[in-house]
Amino acid sequence: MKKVFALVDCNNFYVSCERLFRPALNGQPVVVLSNNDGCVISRSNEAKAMGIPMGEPYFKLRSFALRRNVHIFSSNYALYGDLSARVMDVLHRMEAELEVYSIDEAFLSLPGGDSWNRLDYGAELRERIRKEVGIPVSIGIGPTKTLAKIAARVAKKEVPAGSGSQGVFELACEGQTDAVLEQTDVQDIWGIGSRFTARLNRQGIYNGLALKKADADWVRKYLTVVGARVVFELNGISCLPLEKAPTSKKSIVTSRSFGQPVTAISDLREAVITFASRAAVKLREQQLEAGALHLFLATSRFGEPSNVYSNGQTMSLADPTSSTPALIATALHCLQGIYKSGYRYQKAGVLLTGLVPQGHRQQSLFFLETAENKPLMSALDQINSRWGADTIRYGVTGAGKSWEMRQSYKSPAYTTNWQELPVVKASFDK
DNA sequence: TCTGGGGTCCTAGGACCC
DNA sequence: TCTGGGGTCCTAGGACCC
Repeated sequence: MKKVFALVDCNNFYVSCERLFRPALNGQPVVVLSNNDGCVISRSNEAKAMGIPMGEPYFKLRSFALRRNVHIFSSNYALYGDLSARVMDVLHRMEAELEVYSIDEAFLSLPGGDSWNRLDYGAELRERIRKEVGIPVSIGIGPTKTLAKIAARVAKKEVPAGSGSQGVFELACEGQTDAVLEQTDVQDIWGIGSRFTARLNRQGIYNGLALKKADADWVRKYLTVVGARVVFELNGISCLPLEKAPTSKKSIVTSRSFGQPVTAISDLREAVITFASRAAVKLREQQLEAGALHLFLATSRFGEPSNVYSNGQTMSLADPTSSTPALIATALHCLQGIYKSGYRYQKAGVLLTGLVPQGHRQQSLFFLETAENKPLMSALDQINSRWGADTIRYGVTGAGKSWEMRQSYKSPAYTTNWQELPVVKASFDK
């Protein structure tokens, strides 16, 4: 039996997470900001209706938001990650063929054919997630992942009468698919970003139906195999399989914009040490070791021309490692190499590459096990996991934190931190 | 004053080898 | 003065995603 794809997509996910603990915000305009309270990354329908664009910098929005009573949140990834896991858990229990695609999306593989009603099944999934977790989702169904994505967009907006229940939509036949594709701008299709959109528009291709019928050789040449796959998928030929097993990471990044510009190398050192420590923890969580470390720093992209500098340096590690002190030392060495005084730095980060599974490495001739601090790292991780992140950390990460990011509107970690559990009276707040 | 962070894949071009 | 061709591997940069 031929399979079809379903995409389960959480509606306005971060906003929905915040509303779960502040039900009075239902029906109100709400937005969630990126790290550093930089720009808008999630909007309630009411905020969308007000014309607040995705990605809008918060400083441009502030006075409008105040005037129009838009509720603002800093992002709270502990909360979103936990609720995401609960949604995925419901899906896991309902459906074996599952790919967790992102924090708020999952693909399912469902039996095709006319013998059963996928719309009813989708409605049941939706209801289960609403009841057990409280997050609203939309579900799109189609013969390929790309078409399932497009179906989910339709489900999220408005389902044409008679072709799906609330929040669930299926692209079942060619005529219906073409009608929807004609109404879909190319930039709204999965895999078509701003550059590809510009190239397509120059060719007179503006909607999904035109892209579906585009000349294959032209697409292959100017949009690479990536674009060619999109065209196949629009034609109902599946090129993107369901990836059930999560693949092992190929790189790990820890980077931040600073809450305020940083000039002193001493402050940069603190930041870099913090990033390297955090990256080391992520590495050990994944049971990986890094073969190389890349440090980068940059001034603001929007600042005055006299303050433009960005640079990075990569160093390979003699032996792959996940040891915090080894990674800190390497990062600091890179910093020494690229730091230039006189600039106001806005961002820095540590990128780990050449990742290999723990213990599967090739050891160099001069490898010293004692340099690894294995038992120490494992003790540190256990204590921090039991008592909270940063219970124990390297003293050199500093206490001043002049560079720390802004988070002026952060909600409590309701579900992952006992200290931030709402007290009983708060749960009766209106 | 204030514009995110963390990923993947693809391609072109250089280094290097025989 | 003339100065191959084909293959692989690596990396930087571009493009995309959420």
